[in-house]
Amino acid sequence: MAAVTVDLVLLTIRRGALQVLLVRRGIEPFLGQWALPGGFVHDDEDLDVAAARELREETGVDPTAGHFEQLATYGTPGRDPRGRVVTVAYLALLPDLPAPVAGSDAAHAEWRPADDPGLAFDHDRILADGVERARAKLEYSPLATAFCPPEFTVAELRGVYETVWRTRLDPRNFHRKVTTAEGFVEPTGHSVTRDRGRPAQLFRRGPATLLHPPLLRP
Amino acid sequence: MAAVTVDLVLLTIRRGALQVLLVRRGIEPFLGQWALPGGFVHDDEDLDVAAARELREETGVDPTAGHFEQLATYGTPGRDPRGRVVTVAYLALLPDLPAPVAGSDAAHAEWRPADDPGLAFDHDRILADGVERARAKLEYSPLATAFCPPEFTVAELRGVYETVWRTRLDPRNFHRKVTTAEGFVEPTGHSVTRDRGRPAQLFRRGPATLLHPPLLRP
DNA sequence: ACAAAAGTGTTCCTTCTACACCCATGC
DNA sequence: GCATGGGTGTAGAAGGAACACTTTTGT
Repeated sequence: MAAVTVDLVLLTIRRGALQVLLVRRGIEPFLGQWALPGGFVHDDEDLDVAAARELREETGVDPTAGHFEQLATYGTPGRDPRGRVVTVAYLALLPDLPAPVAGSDAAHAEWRPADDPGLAFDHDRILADGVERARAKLEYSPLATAFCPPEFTVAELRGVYETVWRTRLDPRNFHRKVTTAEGFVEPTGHSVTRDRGRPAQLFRRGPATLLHPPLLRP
Repeated sequence: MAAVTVDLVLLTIRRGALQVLLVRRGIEPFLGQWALPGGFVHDDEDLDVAAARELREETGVDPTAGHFEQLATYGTPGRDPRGRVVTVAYLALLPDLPAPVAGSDAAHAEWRPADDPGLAFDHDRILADGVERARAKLEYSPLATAFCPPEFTVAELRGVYETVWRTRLDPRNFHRKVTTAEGFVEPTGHSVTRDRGRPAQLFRRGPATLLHPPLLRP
């Protein structure tokens, strides 16, 4: 027998950086350290449901806003000094939320850079696995749109790839690739001026779930 | 609190078909039905270690012979009528073993076609997830070699792809692709005549862990 | 000799890459 | 006007698909 928890790797892009939602621990062990949000799975509750509930409780976010999937399960004996705890980690990719941590349980939740180590428990490793999963998934799936608001420009979508992959992509080739890939994005017909320069068309997510051919990391 | 188990999706290729190792249940519930092998995680045991131990116990196989990874975790309330059981599923890709189920706990373990439904618990779904993971991984990793013995021919490796993907691949283009992809396979210098026809060179796995560019499903 | 499987060469076509160039706006 | 970002065209390189053809064995 073991306690079963869910931990959440909530990723978003804020101020041009990949960020993760962390909470500051208010009790021992690891008092005062940053940790992934999470909590116990209820007796009559499915794992996905528990993760979605925690997401709502910790962030006030609708889980359907972005993308949500099981990441992996961690159960090394001793990973929690209080006893045997097996945690099922979930990964969510979310748009930069207008009211990020509103009405939250954890009043001390905060978006932090995703590459800072020093988290409680084995959360450094869980976070690293989540970031790596996100990097890989952008190649074969249209999930980059999960980081964007419902309507977005091609430049904003390119910014997602550049931030997550830590590379620069050619704006011209990226535009062609994304707009010609079947079902990746759909034009809304509207356009908007973000900075200076020519107004950009707005797009929304398309129906595709896979990218054929993929968009490979340089 | 919940009971934590590991379940194993052990895949191999036998007689030209993708097969999975199943055990016939000797106790209720699901008495007499086929199920994935598995068992309880010990109190002081890591999840990976428990899975590797079950693999040895059920099959007598060295886990390093093929490939081994965590698949996903399943914890729907009621998936086991005896109580709350959360199971961490592992996926292994194994060569066709000379002595498949020797010295095994489960004397009734047997290789069965991987596409037959009717398993106990939610094992149909776990198996389907494992097969889909295997299909996807062959595209961008060199893991097809995990289904092969230490030395193998290009035709045997092609047979792995054809069986797992349920397609035909052009032998000539496949040969070129595999032998020129950096680190996928290495020539041993030996050759062997399998059927009729010109003898084939033997290869062993190369050091690569990713395929660049990938080998996409047709 | 013939069948069968292994392996090479070649041609065509799609996709990637790099970059020249035009477009539409704010200032 | 000019700077700035949005978007199109195009030439060359790289990789994939189709298939003719040669090599090396068993029978």
